[in-house]
Amino acid sequence: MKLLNNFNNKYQRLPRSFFLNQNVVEVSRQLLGKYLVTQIDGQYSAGKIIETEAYQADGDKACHAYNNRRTKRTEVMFAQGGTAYVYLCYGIHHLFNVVTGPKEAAQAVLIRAITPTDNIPLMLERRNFTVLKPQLTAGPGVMTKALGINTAYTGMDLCQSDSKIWIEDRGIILQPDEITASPRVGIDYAEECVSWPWRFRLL
DNA sequence: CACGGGATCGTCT
DNA sequence: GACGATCCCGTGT
Repeated sequence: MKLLNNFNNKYQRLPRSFFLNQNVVEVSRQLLGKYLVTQIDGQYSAGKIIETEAYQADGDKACHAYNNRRTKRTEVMFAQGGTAYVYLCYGIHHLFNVVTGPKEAAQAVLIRAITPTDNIPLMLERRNFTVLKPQLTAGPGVMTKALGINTAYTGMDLCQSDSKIWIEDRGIILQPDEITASPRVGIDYAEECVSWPWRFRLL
């Protein structure tokens, strides 16, 4: 337990101010190279964020909370930045987002992929993999499975010092040419928003 | 390797 | 009652 606590303090958890930024596209880009960490059932696992997508209620038809649509599911998107928004997709996959911006500004970043770094054996077990392959954590649904995240964690505050999920800065500085922007995936229905380059990847 | 379809269920119409 | 901010496996080249 002492070791776990030391690990916990080794790096700086992203503070509330990071997530309160009004510009969700900017936060989406800034989250590349940060580390998504879970401590679920007392076991750590983590990876470096390499793919994100931005969504916002204001003018973005691909966003669940488009036009400030409030439902039981989307309500959490109106919480203050730093809150987890996890929902079920296609009846099978649990997708993890971080809410951004101030309270009542519904915006979120979908974390789509990580490079696994900490406790890879546990992640392999959760995915029923025997050997490490890139597909272990490449994709929003499989990434959450590897990290042990599910919809039960929606609404969790990632900035609280004892939360089971958080994002931390391990001091990586990225050059602009290490990041690519492209259209978001799987939102063909979103008309004029389809081609917006709100998907970011770390090369 | 590209493509096609089935899985599976909460959410909103 | 239809449809996803997806994944995986099967088929065919």
